[in-house]
Amino acid sequence: MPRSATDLKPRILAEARRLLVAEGHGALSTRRIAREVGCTAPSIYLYFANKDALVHALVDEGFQLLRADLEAARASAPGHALEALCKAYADFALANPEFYEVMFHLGPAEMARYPKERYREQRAVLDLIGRAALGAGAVAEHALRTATLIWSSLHGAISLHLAHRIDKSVRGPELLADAVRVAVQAARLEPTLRTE
Amino acid sequence: MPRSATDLKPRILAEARRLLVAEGHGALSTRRIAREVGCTAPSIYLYFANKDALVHALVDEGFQLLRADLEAARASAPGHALEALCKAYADFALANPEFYEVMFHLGPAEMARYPKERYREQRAVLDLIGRAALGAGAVAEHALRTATLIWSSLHGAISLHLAHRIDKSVRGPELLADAVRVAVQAARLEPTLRTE
Amino acid sequence: MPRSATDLKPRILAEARRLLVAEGHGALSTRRIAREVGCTAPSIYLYFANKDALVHALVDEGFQLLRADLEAARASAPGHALEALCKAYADFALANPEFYEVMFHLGPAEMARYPKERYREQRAVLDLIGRAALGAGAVAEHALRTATLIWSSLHGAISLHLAHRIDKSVRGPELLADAVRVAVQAARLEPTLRTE
Amino acid sequence: MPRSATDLKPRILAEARRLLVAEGHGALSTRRIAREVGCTAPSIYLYFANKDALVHALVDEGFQLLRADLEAARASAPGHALEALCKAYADFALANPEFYEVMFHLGPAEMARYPKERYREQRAVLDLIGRAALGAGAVAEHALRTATLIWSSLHGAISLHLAHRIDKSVRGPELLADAVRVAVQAARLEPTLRTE
DNA sequence: CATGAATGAGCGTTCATTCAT
DNA sequence: GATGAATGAACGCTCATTCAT
Repeated sequence: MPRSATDLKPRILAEARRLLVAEGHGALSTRRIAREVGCTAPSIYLYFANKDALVHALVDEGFQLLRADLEAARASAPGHALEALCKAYADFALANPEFYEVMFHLGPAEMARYPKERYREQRAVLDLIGRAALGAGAVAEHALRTATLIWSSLHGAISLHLAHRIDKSVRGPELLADAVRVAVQAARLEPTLRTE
Repeated sequence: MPRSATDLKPRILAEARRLLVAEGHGALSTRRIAREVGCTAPSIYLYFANKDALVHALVDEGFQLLRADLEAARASAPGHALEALCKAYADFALANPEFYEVMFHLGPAEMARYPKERYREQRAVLDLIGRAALGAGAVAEHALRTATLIWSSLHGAISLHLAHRIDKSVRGPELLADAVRVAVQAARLEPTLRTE
Repeated sequence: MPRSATDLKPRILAEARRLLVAEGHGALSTRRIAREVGCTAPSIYLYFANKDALVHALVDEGFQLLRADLEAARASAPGHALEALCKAYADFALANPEFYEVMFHLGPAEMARYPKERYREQRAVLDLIGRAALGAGAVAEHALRTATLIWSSLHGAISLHLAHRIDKSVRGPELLADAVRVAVQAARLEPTLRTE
Repeated sequence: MPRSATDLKPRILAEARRLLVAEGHGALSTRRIAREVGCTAPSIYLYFANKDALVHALVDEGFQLLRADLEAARASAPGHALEALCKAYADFALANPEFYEVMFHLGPAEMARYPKERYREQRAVLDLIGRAALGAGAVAEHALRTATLIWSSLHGAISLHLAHRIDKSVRGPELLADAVRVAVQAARLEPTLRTE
């Protein structure tokens, strides 16, 4: 664990995040990061086995932050766990677009094998939503499915927002709030929907 | 306006489309297109100012395809326009995942300046949804907002599906169907939601 | 087939040969060749698919030269075919150390897959020696084995000579002549040796 | 002079030797040695001026091993010293192919300045062969020359064998045995040959 | 005695692009 | 209208080596 005055590792990660959201996944190169951070490209390999490992570190970091936010939200709003969770999820995405991008937009091709950890973290987030959905009226047998639906509802609004695809006249935050509302309704309505 | 039988432009576009669909945005290179088309890389520059222009042409094509699908769907299901539209949208995304990716996932930096056309097409899609939502109970004043909400609901499920983020036990098509249902409900419930 | 005024291809090959013998296989790099030739590294890829292909081209060229020399030698000395062949082989090695090195010293690890052509050429050389050995008293059933023995005798002296391993007091050309003599004797003595 | 039980120098050499034998000269890197030994790369520089020095140490070791083998062989077969020597030489090469490679195939450029020691050892090997050749009928005045000829005969078969250049139908061990025989004959016949 | 941090040079290779012909 | 030749920039990565601590 290197601990020099300049402490490159976090700076590399930070720059990688910044590049990722500012210029897209295609602009994320070891040389670019190094140049921006002020070190040489090989120095990155002192802290990460390769570029994939760097990206994975970003993903892991993001999931830890997200889970912490979600758990804090659940704890702080015992009555409206689901709403609080959804709100926290959306807030996380807007506050950390870089993390969100790398966590949920990278396809499997860009994201070389390292799946176990990642899916476990992702699944933990989903389970959090699922448990909250039960408290909001969802049917236990469909908990995972309902949670996924809620998640995808939130993700849709966030994803379009982060890609700047939303019309100026529809304000982002409002859309997000709408999406949270739809997500929560989805949990409540889900039994009804199923019988249709 | 093609003149000779061997006019390269459409063949370049066709090959670019094929490569995009078959191997993704990352595999789109001028050299590969040229090789596959049977011309040389510089020839591409006779018809497209640069690679970005080629990609933009592809994106435009994608939007035209999507619009055509949506309009056909609307025409063929006069009673349930919104449902048909949502279904057609989801079908398009699943049938052309790489097209969808390049149309809706590329950030503004990746997608160099060329915004007018793209946003006009995107807006047309949105208006189609909006009009159908009116027929399904949405409030006229909020048509655009409601349409965006419906769109984002669809997009969320599609996006997660395309990024392989959905748990194996939740089957993709089912989630898509759920998302369509939620989207349609969103239009109907929107007045209610608003009053909450 | 590019045919510019500078005609890079042969110059690349020549420089590769030069580098190989002057500084060893480890110094043979595309960038080094390019620098020395006065072009850029990617230009090499206009003429060779990759570095391996370049090396293979060297090998092929070498075998063609060697075969031409051997066949000329055989034709010009009908009576003493074997001696003439051995002499020509040694002369080729001394005159083209770069070729000889890449043809017979590179191990299979350095020499990525492309074996068919190479082994066919090598075998042709061996067959030439074998046929000449028959004329010098070798037993037909052991032609290949005898040819290989003759070949290895020549190769040993050449290899040590090219690696500068021979004591100054033993003059290279003399050793080579001795080796040729031993090789020719090997053909004659081979039946005797076998009965031992 | 090793002092502590963990003295790195011999362990570095041992690992370097292991790597050389197991994966060849190209796989010898300071980092790999260090990783495998459990120290850091810079530690190697405490015991060796640079990588070349390490390789030279290895080469010296190889020559000592070879000499030990040859002397043991001579001692154990008083009657047929030359045959035993040749056999031992071939056995050493086949048992330590990568050692052999680095000892006898590296050109002078690859093998940076350090010639004195190396040539002395090499010469010692040659003298051993020379003395045995005398016992087998060689002429004293030509001892060195005859020894070199014997050596080159052995080396030729070994070199082709190590480079995988020998046809499958000619079995390696047989060729080696043939080469030994030719080498021994060379000593006996040498006076005759010379008069030709 | 040994390390952690960092470097400069280099590797093979691919890319979009230019330009004279 | 199209090409062959060539380029500059960049890519991920490995190397031997240095040096303050």
